[in-house]
Amino acid sequence: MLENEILSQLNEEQQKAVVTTEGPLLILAGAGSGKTRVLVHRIAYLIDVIGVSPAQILAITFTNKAADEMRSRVDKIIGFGASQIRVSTFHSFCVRILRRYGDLLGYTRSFSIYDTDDQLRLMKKIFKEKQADPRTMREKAVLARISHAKDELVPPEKYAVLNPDYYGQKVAEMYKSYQKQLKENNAMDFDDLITKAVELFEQHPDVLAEVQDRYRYLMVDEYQDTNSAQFRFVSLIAGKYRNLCVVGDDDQSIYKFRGANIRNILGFEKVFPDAVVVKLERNYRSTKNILSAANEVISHNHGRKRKKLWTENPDGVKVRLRRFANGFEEAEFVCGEIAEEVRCGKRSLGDFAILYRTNAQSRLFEEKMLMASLPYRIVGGINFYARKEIKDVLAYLKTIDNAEDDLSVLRVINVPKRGIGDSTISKVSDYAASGGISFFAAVQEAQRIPGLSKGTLSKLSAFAKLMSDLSVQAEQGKISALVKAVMKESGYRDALEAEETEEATARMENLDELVSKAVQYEQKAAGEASLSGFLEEVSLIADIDNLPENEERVLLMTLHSAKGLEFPVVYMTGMEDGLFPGSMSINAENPQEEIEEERRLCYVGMTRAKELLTLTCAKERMLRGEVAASPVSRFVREIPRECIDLEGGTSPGRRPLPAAGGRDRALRDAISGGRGEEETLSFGKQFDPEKDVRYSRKSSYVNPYKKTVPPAADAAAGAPEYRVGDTVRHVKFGEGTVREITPRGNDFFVTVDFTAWGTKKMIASMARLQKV
DNA sequence: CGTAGTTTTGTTTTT
DNA sequence: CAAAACTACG
Repeated sequence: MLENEILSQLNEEQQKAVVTTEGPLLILAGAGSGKTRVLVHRIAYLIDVIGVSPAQILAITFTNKAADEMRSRVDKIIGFGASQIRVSTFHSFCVRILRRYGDLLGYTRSFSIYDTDDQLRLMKKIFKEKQADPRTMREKAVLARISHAKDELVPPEKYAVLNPDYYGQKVAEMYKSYQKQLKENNAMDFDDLITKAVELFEQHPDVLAEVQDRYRYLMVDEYQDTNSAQFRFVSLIAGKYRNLCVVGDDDQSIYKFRGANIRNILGFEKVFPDAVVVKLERNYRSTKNILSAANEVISHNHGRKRKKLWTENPDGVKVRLRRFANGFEEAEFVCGEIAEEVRCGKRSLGDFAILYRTNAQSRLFEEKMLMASLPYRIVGGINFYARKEIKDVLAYLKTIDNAEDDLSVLRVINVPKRGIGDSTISKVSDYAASGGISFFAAVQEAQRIPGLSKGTLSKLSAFAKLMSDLSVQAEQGKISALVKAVMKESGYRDALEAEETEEATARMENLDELVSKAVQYEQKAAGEASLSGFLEEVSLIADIDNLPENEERVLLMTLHSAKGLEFPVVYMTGMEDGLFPGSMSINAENPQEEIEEERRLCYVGMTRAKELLTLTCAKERMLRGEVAASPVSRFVREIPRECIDLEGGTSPGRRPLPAAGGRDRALRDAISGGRGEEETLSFGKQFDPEKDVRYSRKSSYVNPYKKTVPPAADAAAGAPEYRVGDTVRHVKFGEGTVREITPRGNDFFVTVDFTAWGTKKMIASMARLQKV
């Protein structure tokens, strides 16, 4: 590509960012300002104009999705050698280095990667050993402290010095033991991946020099999310050639809880005084109305880089605010509106995103989507790889790959049940500890362990044989074959089959999916495929990474997951003080700081919307089992009145309530911090037997266990095969009698009387009713 | 040793 | 309201 070809598609600031190839560069890229475009074009410019070899370019992102997207966009504009460019996440890039040089730090090539679950199990073990009372000190809290220490590159000894108080000393002790055991298990946790890579560079200058010479041009995306360790890591690599380009937006820093250090971006120019700073403030994504509302909200934060986004886009529709009696009605409104817009052909399902603060909120929406037969996809929640059955099988694989990983061995030794119980395990454990060998090694020489009965002994040796047989398979066959063998030989699959429950069936389907993931991995990695590689991929995958592009489904996800994405229509739900901003941040010791982080999250959410942004909230909400009254979020109140549309009566929503004036007045009061007057103003119905029943009844939504999504409705909607008076069956509601069929566009409305659920009006093509 | 039933406990957000 | 931890029993 020629120089002017590359530059002609960019605005002035973007061009400056692209042509500044040497030395430190800070790109402050506002939401929707075309930052990925700049990075991609900058790579093209480096290669085609400056003549840099693709192999010398390293681009680091936080998610695999972002890495994949960058890679494919680079592929499109660079003819040749694009595959040589290293585009990777922090974590996988570090793993790559550690697999290669980890022996210098005392790890083998096949070290295990521990996720939060594994960490917790290890910490529980340590609590037992130290005889710490989990009531006075919580495992999770200790782990959080350790994680933060690692984010700041503070090792156990230094932690002890820095925290002389009693609690700090205790944590330091645990931290030390935790690191020791990780090492003994030949394992690293997520944070270690970064800190150990830094350690490697610092202790082995020759390795660092090699990496420095290999990657002469560095780019870091989402720079505002880096923690101190990651900053150190990047600075070390860029230390020699100093070609470090970082892209970020301090207003979108939302990962403080995971160690993100906002000083990295605010102080970049202090660390690199010769840094060139480019600001991208032109937004190409949202309408003026959406942008000015978002700008207004974020302007309530202090200590940010001065920046104001602008756009040439049309004014668009005002940001809408809707308040409901409770979460059910909120979900009903959102889903109803989406169904209506899709039905009349104005929008397609893929245009919509429903965002919320906490994963728990997804359930209400999920239920309503299911009822409306709207195809949807949920991002996040329980990660596929975090499911019990998957983790069990993975623990087998980890044991095969890394027999020193006691934690994994302990996880599987009695799963499925083999009659190896606690007392046996602790005897073997003691023996291993006294001999300084791994748990699995102790199992292998169980005959030397005193106090084990003959029966127990044979159970242990059967397990040892199983694992060694599987190890042989691992040497020879393909990964997918090994995964299958593990499920079969271990008896895991048979045990599930024997259960004959619906849940067990769902689990088996998940196991099948794991096998196909293994096949996918084999295809992707081709000759490079290895068991360690597969396990690594599995550990470092985020739910968002698997999101199919352009899928015709409504997307449901947390505000955090939505970062980096955009949608024509966005619903930000649960806009209530106590939920968003969360009570945790309101009641924190430094509420100011925490609420500013929540506000940034709000800003991130708002700037996801291209055309229409709707904020919704409920007056009361079920939270941790209790109903709580919820005032409208302070963030909503920060939006100037003229940017907001409060009335709802004329909207396509099918809600006839409330009486004129009621809602508007109530809403206005609520926004301006009304003194509860709105509680007496009737908002909607006071009592609805059907709703009340639903409120208390245990959710009849079956099987959220498996990631089930209703299949997309057939596009062509012919006349239904049923008539008024027929009995039909619905996936959720069961059987009912058809009362009415009315044509709408090239589709139909069907009203059905369900015995168990009452009368429902739905869209024929989506309800997929079966004539009985 | 294993299981079923009961009590306790905990609450963002995620690589 | 959930999941996890604990307890008592077969």
